Amino acid sequence: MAELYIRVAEDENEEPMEIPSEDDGTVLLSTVAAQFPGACGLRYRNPVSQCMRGVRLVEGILHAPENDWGSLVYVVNYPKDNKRKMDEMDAASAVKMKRGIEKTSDLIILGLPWKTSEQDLKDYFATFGEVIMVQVKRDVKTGNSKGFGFVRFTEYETQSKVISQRHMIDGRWCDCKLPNSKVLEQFRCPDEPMRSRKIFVGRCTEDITTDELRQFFMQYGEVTDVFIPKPFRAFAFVTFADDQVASALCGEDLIIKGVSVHISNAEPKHNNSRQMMDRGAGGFGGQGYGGGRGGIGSGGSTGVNFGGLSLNPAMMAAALQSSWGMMGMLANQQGQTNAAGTTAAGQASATRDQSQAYSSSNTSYSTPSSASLGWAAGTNSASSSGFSSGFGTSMESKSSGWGM
DNA sequence: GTTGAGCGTT
Repeated sequence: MAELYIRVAEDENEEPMEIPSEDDGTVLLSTVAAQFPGACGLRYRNPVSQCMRGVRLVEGILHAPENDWGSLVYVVNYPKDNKRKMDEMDAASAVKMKRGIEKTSDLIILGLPWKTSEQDLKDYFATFGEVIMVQVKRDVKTGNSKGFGFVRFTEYETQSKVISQRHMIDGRWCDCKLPNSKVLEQFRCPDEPMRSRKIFVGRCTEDITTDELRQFFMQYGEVTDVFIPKPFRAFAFVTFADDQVASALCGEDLIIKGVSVHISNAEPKHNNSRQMMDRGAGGFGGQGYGGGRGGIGSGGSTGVNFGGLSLNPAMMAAALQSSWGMMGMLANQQGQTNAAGTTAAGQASATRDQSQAYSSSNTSYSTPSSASLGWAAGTNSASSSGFSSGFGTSMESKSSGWGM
């Protein structure tokens, strides 16, 4: 294809600059950003509707509308424009927003047959909705499946449906749930900005290059540095010009070249769970659940405070062990209505009841060690500390399982 | 070549 240039300007009325396209007719966002630093995308005025239209951007690559850039003038989008358009919403609100009910996340699939391949998973889960990522975890040496994997859907409704039932895959019953890593993460305090402009990109594969990372992350804001440790260690660091961008990305699972990478703070030392707890659960207050402010950690002791309901590390651990996971305790999920019109709490209840039907009678949530961790006290304090009815319902429906 | 509760990266 002959070398092609498209016309790009900062504003519709500004004089456009010609920007070269690639051989396949696409335009790299990095090419645009080379002339317009900080650019995160392009838009143009649709001659028919007279409305502004966004140009498709996939992993740092801009695609021509209708496969032809034509002679239109494309206008540069900047991240800051988006922020302004978000009404009065500040960056902290945006972070909270992204924790909303519509966020999908990777789901762990437990109990897979050894023979099940990624293609098998894709074929199976595609019957529920659009799948954007599947993985089968394998032994690096033998390549054998470890019997579990991950799946990610486009739609939150699909995710809810998949979590709510068991799955017969290649002749075995499998469970899909939020991975523990994801559940624990809900304790991150969205109000507390990270000072760092650097993010940690975990679960990288070796074929993801520095350039590709830069291309990809440019869509969120100006990237000032990308670092991949050598030899390969399955992670990378990306630094943005704006720490708000870094902060907003933390906790996200992003798909780069089909790989689900995980974004987190660039400088946590080990001891993750403790660190997260010490940061408190202020996010719950920020999201409108309960009146409690700040974690217990801020007062010198350890643990997490859900609007008066305190959770010590042992209880956290118990929650992680139980088949309820943190879900049963997280006000974060309560009261949110899904497509079926049931609450997340009710849905969790249904899941648990199902699992009881096929699991052994002595599952972890009813072991003496769990029951002795003071849940009764927690339940009582919940009713007198401003918890909404949704959470109370959740606790009640759970009580039988906890031997109360 | 085996297995069957778990948990992906610092």
